[in-house]
Amino acid sequence: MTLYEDLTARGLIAQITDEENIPKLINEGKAVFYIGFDPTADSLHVGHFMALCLMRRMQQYGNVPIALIGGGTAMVGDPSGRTDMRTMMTPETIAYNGDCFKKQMARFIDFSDGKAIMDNNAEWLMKLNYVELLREVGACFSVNNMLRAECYKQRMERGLSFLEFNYMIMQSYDFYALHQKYGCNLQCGGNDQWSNILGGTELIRRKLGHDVGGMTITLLLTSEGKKMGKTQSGAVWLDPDKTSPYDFYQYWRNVDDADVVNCLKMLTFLPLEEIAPMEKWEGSQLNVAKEKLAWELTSLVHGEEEADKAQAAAKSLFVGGPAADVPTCTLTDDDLTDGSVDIITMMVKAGLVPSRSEGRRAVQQGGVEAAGEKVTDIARSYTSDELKGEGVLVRRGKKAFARIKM
RNA sequence: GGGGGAAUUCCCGAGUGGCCAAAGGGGGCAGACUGUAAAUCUGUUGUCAGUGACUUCGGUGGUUCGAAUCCACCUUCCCCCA
Repeated sequence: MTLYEDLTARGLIAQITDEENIPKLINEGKAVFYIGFDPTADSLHVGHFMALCLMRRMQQYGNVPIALIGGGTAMVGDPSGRTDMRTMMTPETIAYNGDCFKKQMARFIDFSDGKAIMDNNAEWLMKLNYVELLREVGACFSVNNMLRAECYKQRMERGLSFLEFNYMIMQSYDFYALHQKYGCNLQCGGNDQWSNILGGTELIRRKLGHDVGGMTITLLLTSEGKKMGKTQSGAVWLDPDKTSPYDFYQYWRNVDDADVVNCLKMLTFLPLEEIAPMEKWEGSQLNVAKEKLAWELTSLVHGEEEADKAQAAAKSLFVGGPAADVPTCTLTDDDLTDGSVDIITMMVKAGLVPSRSEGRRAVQQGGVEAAGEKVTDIARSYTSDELKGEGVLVRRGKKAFARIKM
């Protein structure tokens, strides 16, 4: 199976600019392709994950990935898929975030011996001179065409600032710059990047007469049409300090039935033959697929050891079994009143509930369990003796756990 | 530059002097049912304390016994005209 066939079979490819040449190019490992990552936060998240995987898949076939940190583009903010303007970020934050990205990427992509390249578009974008740019690049863009671009559609109703309108030009310029600097001949990105990518291929054609390609990845959506990797409390991060391996594991363990197979195909490196039989699974059998998915992804992001730990913790909590790694909260004497702590204080300290009121509610509604017993009294207290050693395992609802000890 | 409109709790959106911690919906959380899924039903959803107190309706002042509601100024956003 060729690389292109594999990518297609996994449902990863959304659009490509050239149906004939691009498959050939990447199958032969001759692509020098780039994907841009704007450092808008101090960690990559699940939304970036597919792009990282794509880079890895492509690299395995000898193609050279360029990870472009958008230090310059982040100064402007991509309006694609946005209904409101991004908050402007300070250059310091952007630089810091960029460094964080770099460290995380090295886990997925092999940067040794020139097998991959990392660059930052601040290098060239920040030096641009306005009038020069207008004459050199601005002349190649038609405002009429730009306004027709899908990525601006939504914003045409809500309002779009000139600042953001220029994002497409900056991204196009990146492609142009990378093409000249590294011979970059392909740009990849999420499907929402399609118009920005076309801007680049068009610019290069006009300026240099060279043909370069673009390829977009299917956006991973849940069966309900939401972006995968978003939860109520925000994004699912790849940084273990922002989303613990356990929570990361749980996120995937809990995906909707309808999404499991898709996720396995698009996100994991499991061979398709292994995934194929799972398409026919249904009912509780899918739980096996979910476990597989969760383990595979956790191991990709955090390593096998962490994946094993997360899985063991999940199994012991949900299925029963030996007590394993759960988030632990250690109390000190200061947390005690008269030698004991009440259940609500314990939950707040462990971060199981955001406020005492919610803690009280959780207990009153019968959603709290401590040391295997349902807690019904909001005044229930635990003495320091009870908390010594193994401590007390507190459970709020079905899925939130913490071990509390002294 | 001229004219008009808006800003409400996580989101959308009612509320136009006391009965407002603020309708309704969404979302979240919990319970029941289950498969750590979905759907459904029930409860709950500012904080701290159990008859209560405190903070909240873009910001700052003011009117009033009393303001999310009235007045002034400011900030931000949208729409129309140029």
